[in-house]
Amino acid sequence: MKSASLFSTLSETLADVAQPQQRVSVLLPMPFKGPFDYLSPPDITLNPGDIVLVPLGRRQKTGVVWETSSDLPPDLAPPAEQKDRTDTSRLKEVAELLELPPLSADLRRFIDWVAAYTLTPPGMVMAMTLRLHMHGVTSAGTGWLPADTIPADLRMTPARQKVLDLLRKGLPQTTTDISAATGVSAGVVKGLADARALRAIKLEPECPVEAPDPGYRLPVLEAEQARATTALRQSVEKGGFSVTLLEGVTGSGKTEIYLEAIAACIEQGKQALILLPEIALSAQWTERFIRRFGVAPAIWHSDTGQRMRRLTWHATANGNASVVVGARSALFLPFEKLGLIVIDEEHETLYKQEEGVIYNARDMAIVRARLVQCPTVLVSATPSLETLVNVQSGRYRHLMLPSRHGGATMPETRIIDMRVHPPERGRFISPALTEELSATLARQEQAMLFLNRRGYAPLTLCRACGHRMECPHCTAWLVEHRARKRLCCHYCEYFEPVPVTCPACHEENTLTSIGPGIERITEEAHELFPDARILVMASDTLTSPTAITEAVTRISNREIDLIIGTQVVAKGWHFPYLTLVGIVDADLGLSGGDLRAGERTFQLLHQVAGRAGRASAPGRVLLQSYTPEHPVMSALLSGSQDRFMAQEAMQRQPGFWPPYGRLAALIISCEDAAKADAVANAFGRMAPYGEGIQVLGPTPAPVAVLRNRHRRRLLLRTKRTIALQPILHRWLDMVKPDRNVRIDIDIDPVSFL
DNA sequence: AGCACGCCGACT
DNA sequence: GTCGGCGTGCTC
Repeated sequence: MKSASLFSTLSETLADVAQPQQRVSVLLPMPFKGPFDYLSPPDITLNPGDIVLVPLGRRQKTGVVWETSSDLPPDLAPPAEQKDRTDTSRLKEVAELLELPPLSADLRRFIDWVAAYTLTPPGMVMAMTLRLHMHGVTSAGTGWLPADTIPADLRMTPARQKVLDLLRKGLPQTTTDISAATGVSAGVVKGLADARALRAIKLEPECPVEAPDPGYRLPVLEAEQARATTALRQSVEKGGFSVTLLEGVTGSGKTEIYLEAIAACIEQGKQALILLPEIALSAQWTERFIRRFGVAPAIWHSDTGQRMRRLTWHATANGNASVVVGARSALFLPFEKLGLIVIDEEHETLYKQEEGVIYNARDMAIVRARLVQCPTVLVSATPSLETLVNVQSGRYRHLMLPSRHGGATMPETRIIDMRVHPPERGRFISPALTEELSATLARQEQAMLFLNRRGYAPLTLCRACGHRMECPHCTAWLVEHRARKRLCCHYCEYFEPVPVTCPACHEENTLTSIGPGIERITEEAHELFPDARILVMASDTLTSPTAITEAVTRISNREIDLIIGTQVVAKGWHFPYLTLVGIVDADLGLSGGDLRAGERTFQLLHQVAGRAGRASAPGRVLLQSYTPEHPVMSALLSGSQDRFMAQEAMQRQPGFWPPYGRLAALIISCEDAAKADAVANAFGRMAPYGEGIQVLGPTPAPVAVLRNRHRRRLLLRTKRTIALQPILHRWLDMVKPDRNVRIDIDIDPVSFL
């Protein structure tokens, strides 16, 4: 038949011609605009997601085979660069296909999405997934067994004999195991393998965690809790993308409820990811998890050991780890079958990564959930305005837990007007607060003083000439840490001994400490209550998870009468005997012109207040304030969170501030102030304009010099309907600064420093 | 990001 | 004469 013969001729012709090598794009963990092109080795077919070793210059790098066309929304797509796709002559060949689980399509899309959204090179985002010692890693490691037929000409030595005897027991062992068990060196094993006396076995990577048992210990739920639980379980069982806000005051049992969503996820045979703002403080969380599921979850954070990190990575990739808890970077783990994401304390600003790839883990978690089509739960007692607006518009579902369970009541709140009832000169605890503290201690109950400032005093001043002690590298006062006899910069690592003479006027003993830090409050408390057993909780006194656990245990065992703390005390601790919380400076954090200053102060103080009266004894909260009429104070006083947030919303709406508009910060920094100014002004002149687009600045950053770099800021604000990224791409193309000027782009900034 | 190349200053 | 500073350019 004519067609058949034509076909056969054609196929023969094709076979005769040398097969052209497949061209593949490989994304490298480097700040390039996009993937580099390589040729695949003739004998290997490469697929998107495969992890490969490629030559780069004279080095080798691990990279991931990437598709050429990603399907990003047009708003986010970076301007396409022209590549000559026909000329393959200058391409190098992929060196090796690593035996690692490939990155899934949804993870690749997620990486592209985050890169495009944050205007970060995609390789740098991908690096967050691949940031492990991947060189020469065989996923599994190789185990050895004796070969079926030992070569007859094998030279037997005592060392070789020992190895073979060990392996004849039938258990495959890695080279490391063998040398540990027999004392022979790795060379002996290699020699045996080269002589074909050993057979290689691929070992599954060891699983670092046991399987949680969803039926291990079922919770006892009250009616409202049971309703919320059922709703969440249904979302998980149904699958598909959804976002639910689980809102409830501290002590209302939010954790118990989302643990049930996790149980449902495990029952579905899927994986759950739980994001916590700070994993170092998660010991109590882990305990609760163990009580519910019988075993510990897989934990992911930056300073877990290299080996554990790798095991957890693999367990995530092959689906063996069904629950992973982590800080924000856990979001980039290669989950095999993600079925649920929980974001605890969703309002926390710690979810914002401020260095390297600048992203908000809470927002990106929702993007990832949408791409894998799984439900997400946002959890908070004080949800962010962003989230509340999404609830109002119906994009997020809302589950509300109104009361404290177990009969505990909400604390009673009072404001001490410091203008009317000032403390004594040089003191910071007012008589009214002192009185409450002594009454509480007299009742053998626990009290807490909260001040969000480490050290002894935030400012050291010369009484003779007015000189202020400042950091030589930053625009910041040096904070006195009296215990360590140092003046420290809280923005960089700089410190110096507390000087005796003023460095400006050389007068002796004229330097005075101005304002309180937590150390100074502790000193004052010791004088006021000499018999009280005082414990200080601050990030610089509680440096290890063990120290934290110990502190919490001592408090629970009533070995402590008065807790004095910074931020860390605001975390979800359960202190059953704590009945009084005194907030030393409720106004701290309200100054500074930060968009979210009010919201954040409310969230923080509400959280601290929530530590009081968690068991049966009622709690009281006293706020020391010089601005008692401030909306934040009245909201804390009346507990009318909804009204306060509505007020916040009304303030932001007209100027289309977030969440009613979009915001991006451009931060220009350079060691040379003049250069920084020149570049900032150039951006100012080239500023985009148009309906619903506005640029503010350039202005010096509030911390104008940071680690010797002079910083200038511009703020781009658009209406919600206008995407920032295309505007930023065009804008950035208009100015070409030299290499020592750094430009950082912060999409959706939360910090304005 | 790394890493080489290259062009100028203070040492053997 | 060289060792070594870090400015510039390149990596498919």
